[in-house]
Amino acid sequence: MKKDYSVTEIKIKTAAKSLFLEKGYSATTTRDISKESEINLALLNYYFTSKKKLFEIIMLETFYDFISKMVEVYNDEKSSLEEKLELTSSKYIDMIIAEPHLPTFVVNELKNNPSSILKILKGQIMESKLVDQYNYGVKKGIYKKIDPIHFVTNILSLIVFPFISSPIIIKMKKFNKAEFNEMMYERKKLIPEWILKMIKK
Amino acid sequence: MKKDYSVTEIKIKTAAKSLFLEKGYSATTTRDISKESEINLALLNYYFTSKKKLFEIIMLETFYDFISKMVEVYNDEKSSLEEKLELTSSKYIDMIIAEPHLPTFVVNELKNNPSSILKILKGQIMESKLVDQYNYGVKKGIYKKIDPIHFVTNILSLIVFPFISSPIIIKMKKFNKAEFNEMMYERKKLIPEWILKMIKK
DNA sequence: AATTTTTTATTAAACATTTGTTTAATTCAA
DNA sequence: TTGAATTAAACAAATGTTTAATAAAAAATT
Repeated sequence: MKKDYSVTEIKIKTAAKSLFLEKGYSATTTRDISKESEINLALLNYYFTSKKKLFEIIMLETFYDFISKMVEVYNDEKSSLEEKLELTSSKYIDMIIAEPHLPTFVVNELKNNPSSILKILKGQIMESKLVDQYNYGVKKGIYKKIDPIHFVTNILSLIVFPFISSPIIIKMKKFNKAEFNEMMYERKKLIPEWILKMIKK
Repeated sequence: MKKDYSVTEIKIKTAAKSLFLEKGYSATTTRDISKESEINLALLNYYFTSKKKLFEIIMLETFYDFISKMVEVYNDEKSSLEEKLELTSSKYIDMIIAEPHLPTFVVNELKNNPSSILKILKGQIMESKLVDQYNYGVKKGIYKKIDPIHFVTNILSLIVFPFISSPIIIKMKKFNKAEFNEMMYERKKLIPEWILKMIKK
């Protein structure tokens, strides 16, 4: 189903993604994109019709990647709930360290774009193996009986929010970027422990 | 130290704040603001020199409010750590329900505006009574010895992030806005409990 | 108190850039 | 030789800001 992109199209998309992620949709101009990708301005419209269309394509792919990374782990058949927490925490933190603008971008442009993009979500998380395992723990009486939406939300909150608020954290602790990343590496271990404590009776 | 604003200035600021919060800096035009506030376009520059200056004023005030609400509770002399957690959770959730665009706005525009605005933070949180109480608990051996930055970060994460990711939550659970708010009301009680479990040995 | 002068506030119009997009010509590849 | 890819230039609309004229309010003068 995936379209075959030409070299030029890839150059445009790569540059556009980088700029959209950094500055958002409105603050990024088509001339910015043409300069960054070293292509002629007219080629943007030639290949992608409009800035808006180009943005939608990028938004969709980015959001899809963002969710897939999660869903993969959440639906793994072999691993325990504990292992899933560890894997999610670790993979997600690595992913965002590699692309720090990702969460703000997703979160930001999401609220302007509600319907089309969110189609991707369709039950993939709330009906995942991880949530099953959580519910099973509730049934067995080892986890407190609370709507699993809190469980899922808390995992993402503890992983993602620190990145979003990194300017505040960096300022409060007089961190540099490397020290901030170290803090996030620490959290790889801590978050699964915290989550388990939160759900246990 | 606070400037005395005229009726017109207040009208401009109110409209501008509402629009900046909703759409961000770049997507808000001076003509949007003049229309929303029902003032002549030229008055924006007459009173506030430029769109950028107006934005900075609003950003500063908004961020200050956002932090103050937290710091007030954090530095209360009489309350225990547990009570501070309950109060913060409750007050913050109410505040954001009343102004849902606030977190995304703060978080978003912060990364473009690092230095000037973040001056407000200066040690107010990391040297608060709450952090003292946390450190005291560590010393007494009832809390695990972990950098308090995690403690502070986790509180904010569990409170604020669900709002930021509300489109995702609403989609996953097929919530309407009221149901989402109910979920957040539930969290008022849950978050302090969770945080305590996380820090206890 | 009434009138004049000065200052401040408001307005419509204009200005210079910027921005997204299109056109028409040219180059390149099949 | 035909169709696709690329280019420079142009276009129209939008945008932040300024100007110059007018209205309203405040201060000074008679």
